[in-house]
Amino acid sequence: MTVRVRFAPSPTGYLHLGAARAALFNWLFARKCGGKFLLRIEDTDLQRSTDESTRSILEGLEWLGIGDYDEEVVFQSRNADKHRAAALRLIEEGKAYRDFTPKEDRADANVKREIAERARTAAAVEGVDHRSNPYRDLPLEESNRRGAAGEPFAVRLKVAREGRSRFEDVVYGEQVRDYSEIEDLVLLRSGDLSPLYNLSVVVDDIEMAVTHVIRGQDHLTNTHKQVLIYQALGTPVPVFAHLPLILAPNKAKLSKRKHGEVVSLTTYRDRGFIPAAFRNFLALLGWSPGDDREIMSLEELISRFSLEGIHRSNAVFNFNERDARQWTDQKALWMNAEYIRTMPLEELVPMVRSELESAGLWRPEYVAEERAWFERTIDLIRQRFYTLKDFSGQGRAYLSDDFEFDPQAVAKNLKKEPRLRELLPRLADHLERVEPWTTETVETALRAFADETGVKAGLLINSSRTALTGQAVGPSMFDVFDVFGRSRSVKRLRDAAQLV
RNA sequence: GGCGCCAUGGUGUAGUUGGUUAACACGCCGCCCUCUCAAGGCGGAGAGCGCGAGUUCGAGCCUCGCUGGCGCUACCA
Repeated sequence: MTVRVRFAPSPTGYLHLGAARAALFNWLFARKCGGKFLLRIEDTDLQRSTDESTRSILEGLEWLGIGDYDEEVVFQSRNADKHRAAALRLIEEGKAYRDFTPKEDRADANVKREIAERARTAAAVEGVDHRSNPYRDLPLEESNRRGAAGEPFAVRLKVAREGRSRFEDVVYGEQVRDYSEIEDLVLLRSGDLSPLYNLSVVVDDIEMAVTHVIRGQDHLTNTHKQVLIYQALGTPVPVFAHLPLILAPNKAKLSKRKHGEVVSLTTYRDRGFIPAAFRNFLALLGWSPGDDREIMSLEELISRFSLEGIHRSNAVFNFNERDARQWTDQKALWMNAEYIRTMPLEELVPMVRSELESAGLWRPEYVAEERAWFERTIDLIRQRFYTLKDFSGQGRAYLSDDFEFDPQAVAKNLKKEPRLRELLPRLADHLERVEPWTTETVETALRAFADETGVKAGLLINSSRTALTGQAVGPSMFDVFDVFGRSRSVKRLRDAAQLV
């Protein structure tokens, strides 16, 4: 039996981190087993579903490098007829029943509280079985007649009164739940008979021949309801593997409302993350290969992935909303920097290119006559960058004459020593005569000039750094000179004298 | 309220069938390197494994209780 897994997001917003991770795990498992990775858009909630969201989910998967799903995307809303037919069949078989109780509208926002209150009062009123329903045992003929007569009804699954539901979860082990804990869940809404989530999921998973359901732990207890539907439908249940949740630093579930853009996958794309780095980071949230390896290529991730390596406790996504430097998990940032500095340059360059293009810093020469220079420069500056944004930010002075001077750097490296006003132009004169222009020759020349004028080489070096790059930090200065070339170096040294 | 799940340094994790001073990574601190900042190298602080019992010669690993967190509980998905 070939493995078939699916990622089934509901298109009600951007792609959430947790969902992205679930997608990744499904994908890894499919690739690992030589199985199929399917995609199903659970758009049954027409009110909240949007095409834009669907697009952004697709984009997100594409960006993560796992957008190569193996079959046509399934849109759940288009299968509503099948879902409905399944439920109606269950009525005929006596496994579900029409509930003619008038529909009660509940305020969506306060359900949680309502549930608790309902449970409390039910417990107070002795002997109330919240599953008792006068229509549960209505004779089929009467049910059919009333239904045919146009009386509105919902369809509920008939859950056995006694016994317990059980299934084996690959991650969480055996799950047992008493039937008395499970209500006769609604399969079809009264009125339009539109299918509800649990029914749709099961019917679609059967239709798509899904063999392994890998999804968030928030579905764990509801899985019992789905198992019941599988059984009613007479279909074997798939293997379930639930994933631990990803929590915010305050241990609450990560949510858009409370935590904002950190939870959106597109944020990471927009803020200059390398897909491979973020994917790598995500893979390590709730899963471990069992040893100390952390940096893993896609191939390694695939070969080392296993459902057994998923663990049970929730993971905290660690970030600090009040500190811009910690806008997201530090380890994710570290990993991104690690990728930027160590990945093959030819893989990095295209990403840098699109960043520069959107910042208006790209020049076609960079892939033509200036290609060697461009790559050397990128290779030099990437060593201390964290995101792709740095190439257009901190890296700007390397690529454009239109850049800003960091006031603190100017204060520290230029203004602090008045003699620089005169030394910088003289250094420029000196360097102008260096031939050939290399890291070594410039260094020799600069140090000789320092000796001549009786100042420390460091003074000249640091002021040069600010003069050429506008910054106080950066690569080894002689590499910077080298990359800037003679005329640009000399010009910036002279220009900077005015800032002293 | 009920039911379920979880619990190793600040965070992510490792911890084989219970057996030496609980390991790795991020972060933090210090030193080295050095023209700055990183990177890199070296070292350090930080958990005695949520708490309490029990089993055992011996428990982070087993048992029970408690506490805490989270999830589910809807004619939402």
